Amino acid sequence: MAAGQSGRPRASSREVLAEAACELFLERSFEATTVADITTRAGVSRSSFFNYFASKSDILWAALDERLEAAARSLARPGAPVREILAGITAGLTPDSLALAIANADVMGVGDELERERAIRQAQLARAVAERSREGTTRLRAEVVGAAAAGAVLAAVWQWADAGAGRAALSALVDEALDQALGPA
Amino acid sequence: MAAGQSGRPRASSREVLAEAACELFLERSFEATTVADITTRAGVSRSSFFNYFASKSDILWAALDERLEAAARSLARPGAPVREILAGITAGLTPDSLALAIANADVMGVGDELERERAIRQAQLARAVAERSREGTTRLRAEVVGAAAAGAVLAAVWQWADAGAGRAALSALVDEALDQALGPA
DNA sequence: TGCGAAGTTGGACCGCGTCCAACAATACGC
DNA sequence: GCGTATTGTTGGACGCGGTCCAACTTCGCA
Repeated sequence: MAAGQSGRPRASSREVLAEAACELFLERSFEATTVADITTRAGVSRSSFFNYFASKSDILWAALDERLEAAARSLARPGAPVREILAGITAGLTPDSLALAIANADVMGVGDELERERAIRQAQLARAVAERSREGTTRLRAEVVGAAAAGAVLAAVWQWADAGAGRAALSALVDEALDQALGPA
Repeated sequence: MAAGQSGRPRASSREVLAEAACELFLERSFEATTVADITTRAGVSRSSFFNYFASKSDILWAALDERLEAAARSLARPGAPVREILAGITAGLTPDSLALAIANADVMGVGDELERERAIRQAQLARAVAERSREGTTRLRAEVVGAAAAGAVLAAVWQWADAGAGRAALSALVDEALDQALGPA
């Protein structure tokens, strides 16, 4: 066993699939592109797709999801520094398929899709923050704080991506948004 | 034409379908219940279902959705009193299939489903609030306020429903939540 | 050479949601 | 009473996302 990998090597990768997918999303649109279309272009079978992504929309979200899950795990630790962790989510975030989709939402016809999926992520993050913030206050107030904080992070990402995903601005945006959500600290 | 209704009378109603659906959700679970199951019990064909609800999960949300849409329309009017409208969403809200589902989320196996659908509604409301709040501040700050306010409303509804949907408590919960979100006013 | 582990593939399957043409039941004018 | 427009129902076909699985392939290692 050891640490190395045994068995048949992968025939593709998330990157290859995501690239093929984004091309198609731009040519046609998100919903006019089927999973089969994507795998055909990437040279893999449809069945294999789900070895790489859990769903079609995960193509766009995979990268950010990893960070969000890591943040949720961090937030679960007692005494976790909420604001630091939230700011850390986007630290060093690089333009990826999500940023591309946000910036080209109209062409990709992916506006509603993004809104829905964003809402889900935002809610998960809000939950994690609320769970941690529930110490000095009501559950209700904690949930409001969570919603505000999660909304801040996602709104900052959106604005950053919408403006072309320039490297510098993001952390400043996040800071401004978190100031509004949690109060300057 | 006139005002009266012509044509074939409806063979069912949202209420009948929702009742049949909720029974099944409690017996089996949400996802183990197919649309066909519901319509069979209600004595209608599967095709007809979508004349009453846009989707399976809309069974739970139809009532609140009407209020949320009304609120969104009100918020779109210039100079709309944000806090009043938000408080109005839940004014006189009566226990319905949604409240039932929230209270029996475990039995119905509907936890994830509710979380997702709630997130979507919350985001829509947040957007509407943000649009209105975008007058004295940044777009970013407005979005954070929107997220907080929408989170407040939904959190209050959740807590109310989770506690059994007693009539009295809801407006107090909404007030407390909105105080936290918008500051006492 | 043989074995186990990891990956791929095609195909079957299910459920949601859409669409449509045929049919059924009502109101209304005549 | 009889057409007719209107509204609704029904069955069936369809497409797509997602799940599942058994057969097969490619690797590392002994």
